Amino acid sequence: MSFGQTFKALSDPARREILTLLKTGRMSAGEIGSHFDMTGATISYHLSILKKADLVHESRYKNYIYYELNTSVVEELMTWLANLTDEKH
Amino acid sequence: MSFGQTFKALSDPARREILTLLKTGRMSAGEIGSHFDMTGATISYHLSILKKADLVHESRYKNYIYYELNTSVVEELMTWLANLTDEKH
DNA sequence: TAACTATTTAGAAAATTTTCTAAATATCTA
DNA sequence: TAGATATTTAGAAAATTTTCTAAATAGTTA
Repeated sequence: MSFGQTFKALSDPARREILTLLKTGRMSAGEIGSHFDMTGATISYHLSILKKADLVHESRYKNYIYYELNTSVVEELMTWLANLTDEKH
Repeated sequence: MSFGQTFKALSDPARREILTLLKTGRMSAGEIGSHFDMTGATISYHLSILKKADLVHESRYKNYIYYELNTSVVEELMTWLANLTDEKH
């Protein structure tokens, strides 16, 4: 995991919205896509960026792929940011 | 201030390093630049991105421009991230 | 005032990102 | 097995980002 990759993933509004959707639990790619005015291919692209950044995990059931928020990376990010504010002197 | 702009600012390694340098206090553009293998123009570009994201403030003294970390935006970011992890159910 | 130092701005090239359409893959169900 | 549904992959166009060189701006000092 790299901070650059993670921050870049978070820099896109659609991707932040996807993460917000996933706060309430896991959701299939299609369900996620239905919240946006974008093609499924584009949603798939955004999901791949979030996946590479390890911000989401996927699991398969029937012919659906479910995505779920991975909070541990979010916590690492918070730690990095906190370190920035804490050690000022 | 927009989260997109702020996360984008943080997605570049040079810009994250600049912020890390500024943890110890304010620093002139030239001093910042001396830590990198980039032209002054490029450093100036990165500083402008950080400034637009409100992650740094500038102040002038003689013919130097000093940059200083603005921690309040960092805290807003942490709040946004915390909200992502907290409300999962 | 003239030359000097610090920094930014302008313009352009190269690289990366975002989006689409069309095609491919994979799984399910009748 | 055949057709239907869900999702991804490939390839290409448009937009954005990063970097450089050269020129401009602004304040300093001799």
